[in-house]
Amino acid sequence: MQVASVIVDVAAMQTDKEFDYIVPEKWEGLIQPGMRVVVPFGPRKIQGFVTALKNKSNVKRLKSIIEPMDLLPVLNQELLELADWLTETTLCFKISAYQAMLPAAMKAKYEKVFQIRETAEPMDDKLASLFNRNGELAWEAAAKAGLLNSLRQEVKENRAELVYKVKSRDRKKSIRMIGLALSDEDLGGHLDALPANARKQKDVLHYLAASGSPLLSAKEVMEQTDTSNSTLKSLLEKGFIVERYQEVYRDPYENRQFKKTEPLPLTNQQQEAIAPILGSIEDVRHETFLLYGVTGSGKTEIYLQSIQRVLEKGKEAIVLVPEISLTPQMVHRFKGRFGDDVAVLHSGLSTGEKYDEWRKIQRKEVKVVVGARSAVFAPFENLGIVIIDEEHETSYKQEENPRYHARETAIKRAEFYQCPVILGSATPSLESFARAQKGVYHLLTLPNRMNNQQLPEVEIVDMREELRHGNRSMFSRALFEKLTDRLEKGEQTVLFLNRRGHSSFIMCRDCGYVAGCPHCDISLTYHRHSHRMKCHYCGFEEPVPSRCPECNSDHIRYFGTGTQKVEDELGKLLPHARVVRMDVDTTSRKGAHEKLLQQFAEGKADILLGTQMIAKGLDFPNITLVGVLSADTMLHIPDFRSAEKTFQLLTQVSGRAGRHQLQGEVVIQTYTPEHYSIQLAGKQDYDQFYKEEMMMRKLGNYPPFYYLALVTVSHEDVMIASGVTEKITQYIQARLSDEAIILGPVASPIARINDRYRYQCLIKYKREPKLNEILKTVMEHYTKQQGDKSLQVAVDVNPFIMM
DNA sequence: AGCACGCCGACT
DNA sequence: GTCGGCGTGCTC
Repeated sequence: MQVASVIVDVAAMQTDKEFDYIVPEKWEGLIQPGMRVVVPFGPRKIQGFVTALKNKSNVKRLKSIIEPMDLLPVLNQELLELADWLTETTLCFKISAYQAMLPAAMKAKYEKVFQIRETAEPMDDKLASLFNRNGELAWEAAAKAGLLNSLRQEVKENRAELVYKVKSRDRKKSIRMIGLALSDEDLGGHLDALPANARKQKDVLHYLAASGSPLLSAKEVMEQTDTSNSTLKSLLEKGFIVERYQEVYRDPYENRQFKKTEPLPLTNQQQEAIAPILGSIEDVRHETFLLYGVTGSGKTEIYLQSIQRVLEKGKEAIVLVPEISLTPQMVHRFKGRFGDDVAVLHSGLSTGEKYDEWRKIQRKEVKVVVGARSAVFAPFENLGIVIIDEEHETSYKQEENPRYHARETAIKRAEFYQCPVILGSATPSLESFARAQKGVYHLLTLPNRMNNQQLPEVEIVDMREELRHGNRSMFSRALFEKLTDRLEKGEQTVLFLNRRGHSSFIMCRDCGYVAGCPHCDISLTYHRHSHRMKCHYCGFEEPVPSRCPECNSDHIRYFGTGTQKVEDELGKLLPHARVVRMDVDTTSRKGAHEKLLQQFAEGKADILLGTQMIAKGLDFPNITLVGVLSADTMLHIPDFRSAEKTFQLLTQVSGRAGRHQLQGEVVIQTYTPEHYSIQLAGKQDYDQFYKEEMMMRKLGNYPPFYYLALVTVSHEDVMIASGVTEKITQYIQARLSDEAIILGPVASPIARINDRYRYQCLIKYKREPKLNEILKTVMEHYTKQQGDKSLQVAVDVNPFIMM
């Protein structure tokens, strides 16, 4: 007897373990570890993942697997083991780890349906009429109609049954193909056999015969011969033609042409940088490289040529980019060099498109994957390199379970395959640069821009000074002057603003009342489209009050500056300027992002105005001015990384200017010009920033000097939330070494979300081998024993967001 | 997470 | 008497 260990699709602490099932004899040899199966679980039917096969079990009453959902494993042995590692390091459920590795289309959908029993005596007509043609009635529909009781009775009396269905959404797309069922010699005779008025049918047969190919798309044949499906149907019935369904991939880049590119000659500094990488590929040796190169120093060419070498070895490559729809130029470069060998995985694709790209990888039809964070799980089996571009980006950390970091995951996989990892950045994260300094990573440096272009000249403008001179506009005099100058010269400008919407919040000028969310401790954000205020955390929204709810004054004012407001302002000040605005609101539609960029690239706009998303990857020759409207918005958020993020962002945005022949200029507007992150971003001095920031981190006992773990407790009742956090803090404190620093319990920076109070405890530590075990115990204790449904305890190991 | 089972309050 | 509330415990 063969027994399969199965992880079931129930994300809960109590079910986060292997359940044993008998493998039915007919499927012995077929069912393998890494396959999805349908299993009975209590009264239901659910999806599960086979993790192992064995020949006996300690469980007395075993049930059998109902059916396999795959013909081949969807997770190979390496990925199964990687999931174990993910589970242990991020403290997530195993099922969550598996699901993170697979495209969303493979997540099971469940349906509960009442079915009429054919064999039994007919049920009441009125009730029976509610069932559909197939004799089915959805459980949910029945519940809505208040029929559950009568249906329960029907089930009891065997006139109906309740059926649990497991559906996979991994639909393949196929197209209908038709072809001649006859040989050429036979054709003549058969044509004669057709009645004289069957003109259309003859046309089709002639067309098929003339084409010479065994199968043609039915759609195409109908179009070309001007016939309809009924013609094909009669031919099929007569057996003159055959039809086949052929799987096709949904190709999001189908109609795009990619110009083939050849490897470019490398500069001396590029050659020096690439040599150790090629060495590591050659020796089949794992090593992590930190490729530190200023913007425009030619990192991408190094990626491309490293991949080239990997492909020559018959191996595969993964390239991670922050959020790929944001950098269509990047996709173009990879598709241009490696053509059809490239699959692309990013959030802009539909579920079906992602699934198809994933299958291309699984079926080994591609060798290179370019994608966002989750592409790190691409099911390659002969991985030769992993490249993480813009290594410092925080989007590489997933903020929901499993809370993994793509960088650590990539390194883990690369260790398994003994292949290199390249982390590329112009502004490496402090963690990575510190590791490079310690020799954990191999540091490679590209200090100069290609062709030795100058870095842009940066001017830092003190906005307080502007105010003192009576300038209350959002543009400093310097920026405005340069902006008009560019308009005259016909050169392009990028304006960067780190905030979306119109104004960030609404305040009464008389009493200082700020509109806040009634369910969360955060102010509401004003959206001009709808003229409403929205909460970005729980989705609450309400119209803008015309009078202050506190003091009844009508001096309601919008504070903060959003992209919409800047656009309006530009329209007033420079009515002739053509502005393209890019933010979440204008790019949410599919393909909108590329369209807007295209518009700008073709010179149909003078000014590109946008948020974060324009900071990366833009490379247009005509941009000679970059304006940062308010550099400090990020600086004041309560996060130990805020200075680092500010520096990185400013450096990145500045890098957009003057990448080609024309010299670039940057204007940074700020209310805190003396801050080191702004000063050093202005000088583009990463090395100095690294030194200063490392000092701050050392003083604050923050990474990279300490590791962090964050426990967040939430409950409807403040007292319970704080009380439980207090207990947890004590429990942890008692079990860690003296070296560990424990902060808490304190209220979270956002003390309430969705009417739940939030408390947290932050653990700073250097080496605590027992920590994960302790945290696991805490989670187990508070999910099981308390039984308080409202209590939530979440653990984030190496958190990036402290909220 | 679901779902059944089971044990108490208010009703046709 | 029964319907239905949700506390408790299990799912191979």
